[in-house]
Amino acid sequence: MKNITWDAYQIFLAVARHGGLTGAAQAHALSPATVGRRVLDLEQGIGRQLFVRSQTGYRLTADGQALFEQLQAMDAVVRKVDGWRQEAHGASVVRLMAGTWVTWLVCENIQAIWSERDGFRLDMSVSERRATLAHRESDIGVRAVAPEEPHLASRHTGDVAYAAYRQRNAPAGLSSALLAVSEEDAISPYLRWPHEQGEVSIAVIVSRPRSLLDLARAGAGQAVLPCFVGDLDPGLERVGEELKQLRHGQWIVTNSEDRHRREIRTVSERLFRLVKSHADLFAGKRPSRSL
Amino acid sequence: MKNITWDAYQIFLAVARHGGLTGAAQAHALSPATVGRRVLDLEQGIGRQLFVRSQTGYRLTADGQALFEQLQAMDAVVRKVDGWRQEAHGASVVRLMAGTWVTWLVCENIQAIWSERDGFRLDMSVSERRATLAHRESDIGVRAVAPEEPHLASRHTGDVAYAAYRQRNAPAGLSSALLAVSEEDAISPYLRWPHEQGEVSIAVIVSRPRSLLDLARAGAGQAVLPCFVGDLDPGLERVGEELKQLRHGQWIVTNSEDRHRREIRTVSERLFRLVKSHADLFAGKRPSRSL
DNA sequence: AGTATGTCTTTCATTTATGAAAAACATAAC
DNA sequence: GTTATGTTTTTCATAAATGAAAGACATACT
Repeated sequence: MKNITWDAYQIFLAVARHGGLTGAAQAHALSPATVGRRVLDLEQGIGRQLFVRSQTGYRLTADGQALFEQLQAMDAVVRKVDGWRQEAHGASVVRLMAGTWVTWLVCENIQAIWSERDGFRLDMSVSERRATLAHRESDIGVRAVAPEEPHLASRHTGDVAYAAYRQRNAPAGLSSALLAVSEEDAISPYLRWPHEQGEVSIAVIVSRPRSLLDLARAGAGQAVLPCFVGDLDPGLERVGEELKQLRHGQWIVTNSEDRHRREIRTVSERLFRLVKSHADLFAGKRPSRSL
Repeated sequence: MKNITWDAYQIFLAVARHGGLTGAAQAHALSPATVGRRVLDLEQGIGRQLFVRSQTGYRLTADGQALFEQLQAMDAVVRKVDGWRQEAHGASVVRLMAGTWVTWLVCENIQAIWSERDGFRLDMSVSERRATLAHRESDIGVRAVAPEEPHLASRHTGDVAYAAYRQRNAPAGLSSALLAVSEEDAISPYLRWPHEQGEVSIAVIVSRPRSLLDLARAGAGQAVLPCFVGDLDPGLERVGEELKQLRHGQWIVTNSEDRHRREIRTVSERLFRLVKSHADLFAGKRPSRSL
């Protein structure tokens, strides 16, 4: 019986979990080619077929399923060891500051930003006003303006577009009134906009922008939202065209002192990739509603 | 936190077990150079020193010990998977876990438990503590207490008695000091007993109970041993009567999931008969010295 | 029907890991 | 003391594993 190295099991588990080579490869910072070869070697070593291959991915055979279940226990041990490892590291924290909607996007895609395996905690906080990275209150910020401060490093992620949204297939005669955030909380231009449309009445006023989404979905009226939020929500539809005057750029900003810290680089890079992968949605190009 | 590949743990385990690079390297068909580098990488990745290096070998640090113990469970899973792998080749594995002395008895009477004609392999491992039986993943265990776990089936085999033994016909004035296992390894009551006899001095301390027998036979002092061990050894004789406070029952335990497997039933039954046939010896009734 | 997207697989240059041998070093034996 | 043995560590040429890119092939979308 051939000797099988343990990382073969590790890779097998990843493929089984992700249902394919590409996902598993990304998760382990390997190429699909390598993962495919390793799985092949494992099957060869065990002498049974573990997966049925198709163009759409890998699916477990009965034998594969049996192995998969046994290896769960192995993974559990590793998770426990990971916990033990973190004890020493003093469990560092990465503080991420962003607006309501980027925070929302991150929460919806948290697995793309952070996993339990990471050796750090994620501390997300919402701030509508310009993120105050200056005083090192957060490690990574998302901003609507390019930073002038010399000690801040930034990466441009593209544009953010806005439009008005209302409940999809709303009954005729549904309120066309606007939903708004109270004037003293309306700092960003898109939140001030409803207050500047003199002739249209404002139906409901809330203190948190997040509530606008819930209200619009419930049919309370029209809300101005970033397109990547509105277009992603199957319960909403646009009213009119993009509000071009609200469009702005977006930057991911890090304090250049701490930028070298590995976990900060990691989160920053993942965040960048996440936003980039939604770039079209951010820019208001019409929806592909796959989240 | 760096990602650590599982084979790093595998290599760590090998080094810890063999106490050095060369042994571990041979066991895994690697070169000492490679093993050394991998261990270095692992320590780097974990951020703690795992071994103290010397020209004579590698010894675990406290951190290393902690990791070592956690990884035992990982190794257990692999052994189980190995068993599963062999099923394909027709040859399955029966894993038997028992204490030092039952294991010894089985080894002395291996032909009563297993022969080459049997279509399975026997995987025996020694464990003094009871708790490990649960996650060490063995098929058959021998315990000193009746299991409470509902998924374990058990058969009572009788009582086990203990007494002190020394070299037979020892020269007068031979050391009457006690032989003991180091206190941190002394889990079972009979191993703790020497440490609890305040007035008598302990002559030699070893880490493995098995060594007690060799020491006593060599005339190093008195050792507390199960009667079925001491009475069976022609080179030993009892000192005093049975130590009644150490007497306990004994159960053969099988996981009720796998209990139906034929080879497990077979081994379990043979083991039961073997122990039963030595029942008088186990119980401390005076020796019939036929092995 | 045709296009686009996402997957796996293959190929080949490159990077990485590895082993053999020598060196350095303790310990044990004499 | 001195030698011998067994260990770890270093060095460097070699072998093995890897990734990037291109190809092949289904599936989903328009």
